[in-house]
Amino acid sequence: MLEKEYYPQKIEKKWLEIWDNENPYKTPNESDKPKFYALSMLPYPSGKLHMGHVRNYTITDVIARFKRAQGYNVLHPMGWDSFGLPADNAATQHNADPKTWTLSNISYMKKQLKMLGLSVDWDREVTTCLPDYYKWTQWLFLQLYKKGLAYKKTAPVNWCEKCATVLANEQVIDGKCWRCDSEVTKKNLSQWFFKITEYSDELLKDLDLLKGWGDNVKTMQYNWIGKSQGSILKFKVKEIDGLEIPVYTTRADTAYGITYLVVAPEYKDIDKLTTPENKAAVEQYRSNAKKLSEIERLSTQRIKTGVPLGTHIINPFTGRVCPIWVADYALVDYGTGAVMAVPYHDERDFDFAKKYNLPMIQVIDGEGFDPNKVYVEKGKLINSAQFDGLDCEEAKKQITQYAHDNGFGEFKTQFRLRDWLISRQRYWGAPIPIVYCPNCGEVAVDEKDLPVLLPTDVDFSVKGKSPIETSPTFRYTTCPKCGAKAVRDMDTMDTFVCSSWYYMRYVDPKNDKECFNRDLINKWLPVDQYVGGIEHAVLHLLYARFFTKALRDCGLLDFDEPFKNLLTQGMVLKDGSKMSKSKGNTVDPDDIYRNFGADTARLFILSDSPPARDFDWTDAGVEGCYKFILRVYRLYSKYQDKINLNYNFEIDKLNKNDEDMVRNTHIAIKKITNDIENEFQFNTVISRYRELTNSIYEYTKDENKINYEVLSFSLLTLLKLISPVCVFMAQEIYCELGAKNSIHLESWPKYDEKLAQNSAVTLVVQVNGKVRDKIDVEANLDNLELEKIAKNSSKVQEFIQGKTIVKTIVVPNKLVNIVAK
RNA sequence: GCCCUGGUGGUGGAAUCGGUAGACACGUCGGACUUAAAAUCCGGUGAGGCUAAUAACUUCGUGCCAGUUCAAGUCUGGCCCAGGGCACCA
Repeated sequence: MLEKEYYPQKIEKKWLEIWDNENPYKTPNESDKPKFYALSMLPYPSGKLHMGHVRNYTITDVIARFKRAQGYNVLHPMGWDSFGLPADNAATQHNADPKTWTLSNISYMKKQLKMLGLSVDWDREVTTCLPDYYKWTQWLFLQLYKKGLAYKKTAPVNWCEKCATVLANEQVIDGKCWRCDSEVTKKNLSQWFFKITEYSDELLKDLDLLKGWGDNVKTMQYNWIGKSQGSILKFKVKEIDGLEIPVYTTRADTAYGITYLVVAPEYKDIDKLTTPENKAAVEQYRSNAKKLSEIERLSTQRIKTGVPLGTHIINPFTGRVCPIWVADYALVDYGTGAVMAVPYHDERDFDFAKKYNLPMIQVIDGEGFDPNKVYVEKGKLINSAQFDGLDCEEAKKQITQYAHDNGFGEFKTQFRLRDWLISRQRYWGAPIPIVYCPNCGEVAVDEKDLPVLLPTDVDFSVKGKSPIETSPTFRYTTCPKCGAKAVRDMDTMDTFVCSSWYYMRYVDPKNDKECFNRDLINKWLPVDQYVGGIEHAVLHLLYARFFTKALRDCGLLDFDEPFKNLLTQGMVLKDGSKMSKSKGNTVDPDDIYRNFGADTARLFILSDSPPARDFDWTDAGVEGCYKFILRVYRLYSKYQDKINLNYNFEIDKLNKNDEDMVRNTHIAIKKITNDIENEFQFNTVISRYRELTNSIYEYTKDENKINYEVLSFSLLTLLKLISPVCVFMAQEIYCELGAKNSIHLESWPKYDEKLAQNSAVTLVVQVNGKVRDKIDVEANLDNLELEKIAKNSSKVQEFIQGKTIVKTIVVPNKLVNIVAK
């Protein structure tokens, strides 16, 4: 029996216990059904769930339930991205053990996730910080290492003082650390990199294959990879025989306008290029440049500085002798680290030339050229010998070709993307499985010796170095090759390495022989629907794509892209601004569960905005959803004795009132199904729930007119339609109505196209495009009849009086427009 | 500067193909029920004009300006604003 009023807390508790024991969403790897892989970005176990999590996991869960009802074998797993800095910090601050801290957070958050009613197969749970997972992270590192995709080099790297570790380029946002927001400086260190640049072209090209990704994410990756087509031109140094300076340029067409050359302060040949007279000034300039942080370098954007080296290059096109300068507007790690300067046709060169009184030569002519201003537009070449008169684009080709033919140039494609720096000077991560042997040098740990376990005998209270270095046991080992005494690499891997392949482990999470079974991974992947935050557009989503391609080339899998469809959900705001602890406008999911139940939380978080847009959390909105749930429930508790699970009626024998109820139900099925299939518009789905509920209330207004077979059909259909969202209430009602199965295992309702429309429609009658009358007519009348009805309208008559009808447009079931002059 | 996304009532938002702009809610106003309140149920609610307040009628209205069309929130061109990304990238 259903109680008169609904008590979500009581009912949700009951079903949670049952589901906890049964794991009803256990997914078999073998099935006759087609597969569907629904994936949420796995959470970092920070301590408590926040509303962003609730939104993310609710969206994926509803998709998973919908697909399950449509007959798919749905994989909907969950795991923990559980290595990472906050655990290290917690350990340092409270002298706690990062593992204990992390695992206790996981256990609390797992409980919160379960309370949300997710249809997750918990038997496939993956925890990246446990040895049975990071063993395979290390193993995959070794595969990339063997393939030459992991390498160590000394380079100026991004350093965050507060986090006491290096950062990947993707983790530096506006010159600041992505995690703690403090300033990033450069440090020269020997570090491990993954050769993501090897895949620059493919990562860029395959964006086109990702039809199920939003343009925003694709453009961000496109910009980040930053492909540019240009030329390398080489310049002989006048003073030093045999020394050449290559430059990268996208404006080879302006080669005749070069008046000086600029090299970056870190340029490799800079010492050779500096004459004794200029040495002091150059040294001074370089050491100043070194001190600048990324932010300062950005802030000096408009005031360009530099000093001459005293040497010159000869422009091979013109024979002109041009001075070489050092200036920090040239970047050492882009192109060749040297830039040819054409002041009239490049803004930066123009500013610099003006400041230091360097000569300018105009080589492009076009409308609006002003000798006092920079001219970056395209035009026709002048002062360029045999290339005069050419268009810029054609000139680029011909000039580069000419340089090529004469041995001082070539075409060159350049990318902005840099290799992925993966070493971290932190404890709580997967140790890098490499040892250093005095005889053999850098040696990979033998695969059979994996995992390289994190040491536990460490001191977290030390400052200024990684706690891992305090372990008396970890450092020393023997060389896998020669058996000599060797030392381990003391760094751990960036957590983004762990999260680059977790979605692969879900297909085979308990496999202790291999990281995943090849047949299983080819069967389940790519992920059919991935859901997560936009903040990972160039971090996780780029790394995961790289990993997939790299593992494919290691022969571990046979697909090119990991995520077929991507839904990036918007942020959860509170009263118009981002939820944050400092603002004190956070909402605790526990409070919502306690006061309204998880169904209300799920319903509300889907209701007010489409998934991709930001969502504003309001207390009034939550209450509105709670009231709606109670309103729905009351219908079932009122009519529970009348509801027939095996309802039966013949549509032809129904009266109009009953037929309309049936039609409204079919319309709801159709619209809800379409709304979910079309971009997951859950906000309109929920509107349809309300519309159908309202129309059932309307139908039951007069008790004497109710056909209980029809009512049963409508109520049972509504229940199934609402079940992916209000999972507990739907289950409770269906069970109490006497159904044997769980409603979550029932199939999705089907609609009849003929019944999924109203029996009567409102015909809009326009005269000259303005609405003049609205007439209720039977559906599906033919055009001639509609035209006749329209012309008979007295209001229409008024407007066409004394005019001639030029044309009549009829849109079936909708509108007639009479054009009269 | 370049790129992406968006701009619709007091608010969140809706509107397959170009075809009733504002679905469904929130808020608000009113009514029923109640001794009263809460809850619930029912109804009004884009702006202006005309009316006596209503009904009826009518004009305007989807960031701005043009255009295409019988018909534009939707298509085309130009602009403005907001959010996000990239940026001394040669």
